[in-house]
Amino acid sequence: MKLTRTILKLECTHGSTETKLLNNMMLVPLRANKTGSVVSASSSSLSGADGAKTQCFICADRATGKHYGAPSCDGCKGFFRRSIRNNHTYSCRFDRQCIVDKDKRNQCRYCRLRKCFKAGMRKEAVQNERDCINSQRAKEQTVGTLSISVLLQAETTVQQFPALLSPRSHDITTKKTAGVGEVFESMKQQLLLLVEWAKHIPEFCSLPIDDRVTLLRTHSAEHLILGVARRSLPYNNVILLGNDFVIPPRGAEVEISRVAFRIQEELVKPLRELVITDKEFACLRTIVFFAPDCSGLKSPQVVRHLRFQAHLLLEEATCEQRGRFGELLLILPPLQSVAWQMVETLHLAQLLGEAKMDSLLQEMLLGEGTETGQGVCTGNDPTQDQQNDLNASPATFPSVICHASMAPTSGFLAAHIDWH
Amino acid sequence: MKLTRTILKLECTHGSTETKLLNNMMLVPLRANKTGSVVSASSSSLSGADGAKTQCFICADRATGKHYGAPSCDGCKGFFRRSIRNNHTYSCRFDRQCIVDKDKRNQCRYCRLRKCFKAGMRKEAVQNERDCINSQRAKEQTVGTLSISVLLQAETTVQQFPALLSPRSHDITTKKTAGVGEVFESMKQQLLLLVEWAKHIPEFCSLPIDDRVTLLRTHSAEHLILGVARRSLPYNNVILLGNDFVIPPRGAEVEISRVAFRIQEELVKPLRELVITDKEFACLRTIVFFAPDCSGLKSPQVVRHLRFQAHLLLEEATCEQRGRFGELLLILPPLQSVAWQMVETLHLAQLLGEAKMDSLLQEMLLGEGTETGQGVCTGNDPTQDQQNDLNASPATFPSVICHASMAPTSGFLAAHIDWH
DNA sequence: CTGGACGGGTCAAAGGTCTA
DNA sequence: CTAGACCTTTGACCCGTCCA
Repeated sequence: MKLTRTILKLECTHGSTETKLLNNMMLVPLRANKTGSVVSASSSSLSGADGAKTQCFICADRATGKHYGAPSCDGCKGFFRRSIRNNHTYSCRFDRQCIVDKDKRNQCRYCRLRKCFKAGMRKEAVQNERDCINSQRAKEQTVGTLSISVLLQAETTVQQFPALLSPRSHDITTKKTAGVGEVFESMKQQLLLLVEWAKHIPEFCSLPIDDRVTLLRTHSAEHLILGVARRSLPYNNVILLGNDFVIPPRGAEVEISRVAFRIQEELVKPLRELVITDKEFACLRTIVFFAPDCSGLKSPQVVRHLRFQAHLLLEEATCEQRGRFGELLLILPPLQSVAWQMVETLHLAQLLGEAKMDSLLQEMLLGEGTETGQGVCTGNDPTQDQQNDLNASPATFPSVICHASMAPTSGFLAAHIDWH
Repeated sequence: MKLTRTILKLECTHGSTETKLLNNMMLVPLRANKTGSVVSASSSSLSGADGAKTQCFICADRATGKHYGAPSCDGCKGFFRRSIRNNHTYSCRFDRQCIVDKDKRNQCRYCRLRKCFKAGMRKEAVQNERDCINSQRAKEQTVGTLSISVLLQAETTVQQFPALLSPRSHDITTKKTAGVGEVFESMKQQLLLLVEWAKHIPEFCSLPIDDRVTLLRTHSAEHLILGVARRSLPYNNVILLGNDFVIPPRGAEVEISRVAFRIQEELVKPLRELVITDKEFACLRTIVFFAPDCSGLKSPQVVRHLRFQAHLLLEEATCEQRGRFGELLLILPPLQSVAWQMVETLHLAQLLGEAKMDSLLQEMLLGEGTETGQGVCTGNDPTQDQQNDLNASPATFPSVICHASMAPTSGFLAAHIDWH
């Protein structure tokens, strides 16, 4: 940006003489910037008629306009500002009658400053220090250790993967309706991408393996829903899967349609209304991911802190636009709700033998393929021993709860994470 | 350093009258408010009527009207437009907590822009360059009618009721452990109080009756949990019910203990750590209450707006403490989760004939005693007809979902609300 | 039809940057 | 560190359109 401007400016400077002429002829006051093509040292040659106004009242150098109340050159302008800002006190080594002109103006600061005042400069016109213009300090927006750029990069990875697999047409009407098989296929794809996503977060990688598995599993359903909701933002009433199949408002299987409808109503619509940005979405995913509750985590405090950082980043990303941050966070309860309904549906389908699920899906979404259930939520549950008898009967006890009750150690998932 | 400079400068501001003279004599144009020592010439227009309303919401300078959604001065107006137009990204050199007032507004552009958003400016109101002649008058989002004082008053009612019934001793150890009967008794008490609470909110009372019933029922479980968590804040590992019974960490029935444990871990502990205030709690309850999702509401937009107002109030109540607002909102997902687990537990107990529940409890918590289930979430569900076949079999389909699927019209609850 | 509100634009004069 | 040439940002002021 800045570079571009500079280049433009350099390219345009040939026109400055012409402009200068125009300025002089039409008495256009100093212009300068906007396009950068006009050089500010314009009204110089107009010494004859209006010479007084274009001369520096302090040193008789060419003035660049009025500054702090007196027509003055850039040198005296800067000198006055620095003197006032830094509250300098000078003293004259001679007689306080030094000549201040273009050549000798730097020989006595005391007399120069005095002449500034005499010429009409007012210290009140000097303002407080401002913000740095050069914002490209590359002041990496980092909260604690999580940085927005890492999250954005992770996000791109997740987003671009499927695009590489299948070049999409943007016409939603030509896409095929997903059956159960395609839904499962897409889910599996997305879950693998979730693992890839997580690997992009260094803070995740330095967690103990059990916690990594736990995090990946605990909210995998929410990630699927969140991802599909986002992918479907541009489309009306149609859910677009990662493998380019769609779920239309009607015509899909009942259970699928029900979940799809809720995704539309409770997630896509609000998100669309908010016009969620990439940054915001990246933060939201991270907040969902680092949920410290209910997962039997070994280091819940670390996870809690990561979520805290992520939510500060989200806050930042929303620029505190009135109410926006809250609206985004309030997406999470319905997200959780829809995700659970999806898991319930899957579980039921599984129980009724209606669908054959991949082992990855079973492990991540249903929490199966693990050792026997081991208590809820946190590792140090004092009532844990009492609970096993209930958890041991998943057929009668709702799977929502069983799902959150599994011990983390497992094969497939752990193997997928481990080689990182 | 910076502070020193400012202080030093303030010390130097004598001689303003002299300056004014100078201004007049030298025909320096009145530039007004920078230093405040020069009176603006144009103060004629709107100054008389409302001194308070003509203040810039961002920097407290004199406002020139509403710009981009917020009463603001010309400076903040221009700043916002430039920032949006040029897609500027600022960063704060400090802690993102810079003071933005008339004097210091130029010292941190990040914090100034942030405050613009916070004051209600919307980037959509900035038009694209100079082409869109369309007069999409940005409709005013009036920051609504909900007031914190009303919420606080409603809260006191709910809190004080049980205190009147039983003068408490503060010694937690002398209280009796609750059995299933006492838990149910307390629940019923609290649910009736919830109705009372809601009646204190005028905006609730002017909703259609069906929506009132729906709101009361949909999140009744969350209200119970939220209330009990708050009541238990002072105690360690003990849950205090509204009827003065307790649920100790051990020794209660298994199902009760499990929920109690999660309440402790996921709600009481975080809330205690935050030291939640009365205002914040009142707002949180209201946010939970006015959940626009998943309830078959007739006027979801009104409810959504009420929740929006409540969350703005919460934001205000947190006094901008870094991250506090987010932490409070992130209480909601675990609250929902625990509430559902409780409902599941109740449902199971009901199915197994282990507990005889009051009809109010059944209606509000389990969603029973109503007409047949009528589809999920929203009234205009296109797949609604397809869904009934699944919802009609609550015995096999998890009750979590059934619970959220009930139609609002019912007897007991409606009767309780109606005479208001 | 008129005046206030609120979009847009302008540009003098603030500010900051950066090399010598 | 200061000087000063050079570039950006600020905000007071003005214009045009819409609508009550």
